Amino acid sequence: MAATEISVLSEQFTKIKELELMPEKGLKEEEKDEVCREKDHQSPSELEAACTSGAPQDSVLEEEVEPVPATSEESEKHILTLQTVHFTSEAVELQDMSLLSIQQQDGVQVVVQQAGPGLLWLEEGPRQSLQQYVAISIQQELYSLQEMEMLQFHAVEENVMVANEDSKLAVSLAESAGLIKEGQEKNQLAERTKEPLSFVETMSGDERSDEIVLTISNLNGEEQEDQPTAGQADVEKAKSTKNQRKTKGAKRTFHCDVCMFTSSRMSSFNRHMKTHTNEKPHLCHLCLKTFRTVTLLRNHVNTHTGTRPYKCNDCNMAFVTSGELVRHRRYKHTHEKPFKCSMCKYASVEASKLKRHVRSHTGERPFQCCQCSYASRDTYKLKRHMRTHSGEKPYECHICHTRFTQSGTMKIHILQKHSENVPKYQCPHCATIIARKSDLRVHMRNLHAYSAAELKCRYCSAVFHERYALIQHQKTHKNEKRFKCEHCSYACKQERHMTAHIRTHTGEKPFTCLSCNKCFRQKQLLNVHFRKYHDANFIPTVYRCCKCGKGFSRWVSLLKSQICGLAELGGPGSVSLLRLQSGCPPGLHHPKAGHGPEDPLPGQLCHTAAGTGLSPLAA
DNA sequence: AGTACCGGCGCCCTCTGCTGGCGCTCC
DNA sequence: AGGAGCGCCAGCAGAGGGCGCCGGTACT
Repeated sequence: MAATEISVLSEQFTKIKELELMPEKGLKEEEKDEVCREKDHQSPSELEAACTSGAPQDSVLEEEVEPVPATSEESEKHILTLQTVHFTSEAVELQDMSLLSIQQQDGVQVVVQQAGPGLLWLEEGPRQSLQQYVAISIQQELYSLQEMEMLQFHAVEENVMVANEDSKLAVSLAESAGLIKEGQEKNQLAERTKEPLSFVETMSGDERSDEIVLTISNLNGEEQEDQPTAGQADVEKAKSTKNQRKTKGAKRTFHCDVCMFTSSRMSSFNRHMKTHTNEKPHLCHLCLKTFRTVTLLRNHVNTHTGTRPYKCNDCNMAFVTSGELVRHRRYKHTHEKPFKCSMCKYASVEASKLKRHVRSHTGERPFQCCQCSYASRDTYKLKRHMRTHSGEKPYECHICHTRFTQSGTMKIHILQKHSENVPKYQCPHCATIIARKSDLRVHMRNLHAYSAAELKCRYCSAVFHERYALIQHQKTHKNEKRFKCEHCSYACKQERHMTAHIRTHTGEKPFTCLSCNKCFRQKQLLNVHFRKYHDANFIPTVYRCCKCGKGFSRWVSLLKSQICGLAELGGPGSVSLLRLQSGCPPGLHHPKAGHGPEDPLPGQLCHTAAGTGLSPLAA
């Protein structure tokens, strides 16, 4: 009978369930240290070991065990319906497995029986609908069925030797479940397990009770969607048993060998491992792009269709998940900020933002640049900083094609260089207008900041504490004839002029001609003398009246002659373009204009000529 | 198994502010 | 002619906002 059943099992349940090594439901139960109850067991007499009727007491069971009626359909499918029970360590003496009696519940006696090497059954009497409580012991450890199946499966994957060991366990399990007979059936199952044919898996059953449906499946059956391929060797290695075996007394964790990911749940681990595979079985029918999971495919298809089911009522934004919508509403509409900084008034929508903010208080800089001493408080700043090493300038002005390292810099560039109505910043303390706010701040700092030290005027005794006030004051000294002669009424604006003037009183003539030993009060006079009398190449400038043609050696002489016009005949190049208001024709050049500290700049009113009615021409 | 919900992480963005080179003006 | 001063400008970093995506958990 059992031999027939196992055969049917292999055929049927291969199609029932795709490979999912450990369903979440099963692992949830596993975490509760549950013991599974077998349903529709034939009879204790058919089991390899003898049974003694009994039931656990309330003190043993955390959850009341409700007998699940066996249906004929389930019997035909050979579903082993397991029900979770919980027992304490006091209830089961695991160190002595030969035969243990467990406390009673509702008159049903449960026994713990060692069913072959390392295999332990918890079992109640046949009068209780043939239900059993099942646990498995390997090397004096207690395993739930879920753990057993996982251990077996991964042992099969890892190597033949372990597979053989675990196949025995699987055989024992099957035998103990009354599904196969000793002998030939055992060999059949062992062969399947070696190949790797058989494993035990769980399926969630009736949700009303805390059930697990045990099935037996065939790994070599149909092509299974999630079955590893040859190209996934690294991933399969990551699933190796050594990473996942339970350590005694500790909760098992699954470590990914490809990355740092760990998980205490196999379903999560399996889901994660899929992220390392190149397997993308889910095809988008619109663009033929493939995806790892159905969810990713669905999200992708939504980008084609624009499907974002969660729409914001206050704006036109929409999101894929409700959580994204809630977060969006907090940012944009409700401004609810649940995460508050204990050191300042900062509050944020997300915890990660608060975490980042706190680093500004602690000074923590976890992200170190590998090329310099810089370290940043978040990954983006480090990435942005790395552009200073690589020279990358990802932002390009679409008008002049200048490239920039940061988008903000480019934005300012476009605003200042290529935009009209550029905003300007008026200094609140003076009339200065500055293009950038930051530069206005520099201006304020340099010119309007209070100076504790006294700032003294260069020309008088005035004292200020602000540079701008000092500069404004010193400008009042401009054009002031501050230098007054002690010997006469002469006054001038520059000290060097006064020095030359004083020599007219003292008779001092410090500049001597090397050719004729004649002395001069000013160096400029000596130069004129030398050119005129000792330089053979010297050609004197002649100023000629454009109307009468009379020539003058000096510009002033021409003006003083009161003739009607100005003319330049030869001499060095001119700078300013001047015209007599009295009707001198255009084109007359003032040869010296623009030279000397008191001469006018090009296009400006010539001080000398202005007194005679000269006005500027268009520059 | 599928899905919703939630938290966390990462990425990209903007705004802001400081710095130093450059060119012009003034003296 | 040359130095000083100052606005202009690009480079760069600090701080924070906003959103996509992933993994864990609970529920159905």
